[in-house]
Parts: sequence; C-alpha cells; structure tokens
Amino acid sequence: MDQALQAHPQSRMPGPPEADAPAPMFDLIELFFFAYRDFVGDADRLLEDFGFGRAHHRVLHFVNRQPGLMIAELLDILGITKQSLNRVLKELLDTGYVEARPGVTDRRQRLLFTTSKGRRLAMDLSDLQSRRFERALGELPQGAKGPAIDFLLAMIDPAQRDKVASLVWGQPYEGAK
Amino acid sequence: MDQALQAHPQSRMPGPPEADAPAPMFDLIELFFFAYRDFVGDADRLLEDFGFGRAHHRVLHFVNRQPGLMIAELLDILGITKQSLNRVLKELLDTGYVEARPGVTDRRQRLLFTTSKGRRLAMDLSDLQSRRFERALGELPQGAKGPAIDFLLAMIDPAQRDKVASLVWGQPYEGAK
DNA sequence: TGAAATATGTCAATATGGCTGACGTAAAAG
DNA sequence: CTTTTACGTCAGCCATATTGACATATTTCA
Repeated sequence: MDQALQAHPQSRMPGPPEADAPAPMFDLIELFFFAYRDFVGDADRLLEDFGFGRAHHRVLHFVNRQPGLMIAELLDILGITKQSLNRVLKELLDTGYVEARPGVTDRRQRLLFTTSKGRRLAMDLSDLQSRRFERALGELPQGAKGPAIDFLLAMIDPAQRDKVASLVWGQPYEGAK
Repeated sequence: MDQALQAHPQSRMPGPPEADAPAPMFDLIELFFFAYRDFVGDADRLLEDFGFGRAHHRVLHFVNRQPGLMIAELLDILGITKQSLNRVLKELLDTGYVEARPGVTDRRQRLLFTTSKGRRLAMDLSDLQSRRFERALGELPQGAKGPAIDFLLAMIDPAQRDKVASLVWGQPYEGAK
C-alpha cells in the first residue's frame, strides 16, 4: 500500500561524484519551516475573528511596539511598498485599531499609534505567540532561552543585525542575559 | 528630527492594572520573524531566476526528499488544497523539474519524482539554506546544533510532532545526536 | 523667495498563492 | 456491480504583494 513511503534516500548523495559537498541540513530546514508555520498559525486564527490577515498583524505589531512610528520607517521594517501598506493600514485606521497623528516638528509625517483597542489586540496576539515560546522553552533544559535568541539572531543577515537588534532591544545586542 | 524614534515603551505595561501578566517575549517573536524572512529570502532570490516562487520550492523540496511521494501525501504535508497544488505542480511537470509515474500496485496514483534537473535545483536550494545554518552555527558555541533542533521541534504543535519527525528523520525523534 | 527634495497618498494594472464548490474520470475495493 | 478512492479541472473569489505614474503638502536649501 505504501511503497511510496520509502526510507529517506538523502543519506545517499544522488548523481555523479561531486567530491564531498557537505550534506544539506534537511532537518533544520524542515523544522524551521514547520515551526514557523505553527508559530504564525496561532495568530492567524485569532486575526480571522477580526477580519484581519498577517499583513495587518505585522503593521499592528510594530506600531504597537514603536508608538509614533513614521510611515517610512514602517515601510523599511516591513520591506514592502507603500501601496501594499496603504490598503492594510487604511483598514486598521478605519476600524480604529491604529491612529495617525501629524508630526509635531514635521507636519508631513503621519505618526502611527495603536488605540487602546489596537493595543489590546496587539497584546493578545503577542501573548498567544509568547505562550508558544513558553511552552517550547518549558520542554527544554533550563536556560534554553538565551541560546534560542542567539541562534535566531545568528540566522539573520549580518548586515541587518544591528537594525534588527535596535528594533528589538532599542540597542545593539549584548549577548544572552 | 526623530522624536518618532523614542525608547521602546513596552517595558511599561500600558493600561489599567492587570495584575502581573507575564511580559510578552517580543524579542523571540521578532527575531523569529526576521530570521525566517532571511532564511526564505535566500531561496526566493534563486527561484526567481527560474520563474518559480515559494510554492514551487516547497513542492520541489518535499518531492526531492521523498521520491515516489503521492499527490495526497504531498497535499497533507503542505496543508493546501489540490487546486492550489495543481497549478504549481503542473508548472514543475511541464518544465521538467518533476515527473509523475503511475503507481505500480495502484495505477490511480501519480508518484512524484524529481528529474535530474529538479534534483540539482532542489539541492542548490537546500545548500543555500544549509549555508545559512552553517554560518549561524559557526558563530555560536560548539554543539549549538542540537539545541537549535530541539528548540525548533519544541515550537511545533505537539500533536504534529510525530508526523514532522518521521518526515524529517524517517522515524520519531530520539533527541540530539 | 523660489526651486528642489521629502513624506505621503492614490489610481491602475499585474502576479502569486491561497481558497471553495462543483463536476468528471479511471481504477480499486467491497 | 456499486461504491469509494485518487486525482484532474473549470470557474470564481480573496489576500498580499508588485511596478509605474501622478498628486499634494511641507520642509529645506541655494
């Protein structure tokens, strides 16, 4: 019935002799894929109740994290175009999860803030995802959080690491606490 | 000029006193987001040269990993509908990266295999992503791979873990080697 | 002051990757 | 011989992203 489910053949390198290329790390590749999928799945389910998608989540999250964020900064963080952002942001503004206030020193800017409603949703989403991390870390030996942070940080493009670190901690990373 | 870039305010919990809810793990949440983005970015860039997207990548990857995979099994792994798969799979078949052979014992089945061209592309993609893992692990203390695997596995829904483990290792997980 | 750069908004067209529902067909299983 | 299974396909819809072009207000600078 399942001759289709054979033993995994990747232990044998197929094809002609290519010297000894390091074997691909299929385990990490696939685990990263599935772990991330479950990670975002938590939030996806909650967001559905509000008629929002992942795009809304990302906007809401970073606005909540950095109140007073400018449009241009948000675009830079998300790495999308303003046209893409606009539809999503508009919906968050229209439904009252995010509000925009003109900049004080520069009135061209629209500084973004979460409303109390938006803050609550953003927190609910973060709590959901934090609970997954808590569960996962709880299954691991004591002190697994530092190494996990180090691992994830090391996976990020070195060139982007400072930017990310200052976004995450408000300053360059100083090592596991 | 940048009163918009204030110190991060999340250290103070906003709103009324909600007792002491555990603080959200913003660091892990955001690092996971950025790490995954860079991780898939590597492959995305290579895939563009072939006119493929992430959907093609996933199909090619799992077919390469489990030669002789049935359509239904692939759908189960990817968690998408057959209609979604079909367009992508068709393109991989038409362009000769994947081939389908009727099942031997059950001729309704279409068993999927990568062609030599497909195997090469799949390996190139896996190598790219493996190189990122190698670089990352190289920046960490010796023996960081085991904990990384354990962390990612722990992040996966417990109910799905056996399925994932048997997909990744061909058997239930036995702990870091 | 007047021109240029900046921050943002908007219209239009397009691509990709998902979805649901309905229907068809060949082969296997009872 | 009927039902179930494995798969394909048509049609339409949605979400998220893209590029390009153009508009508008505001700030900056020569």
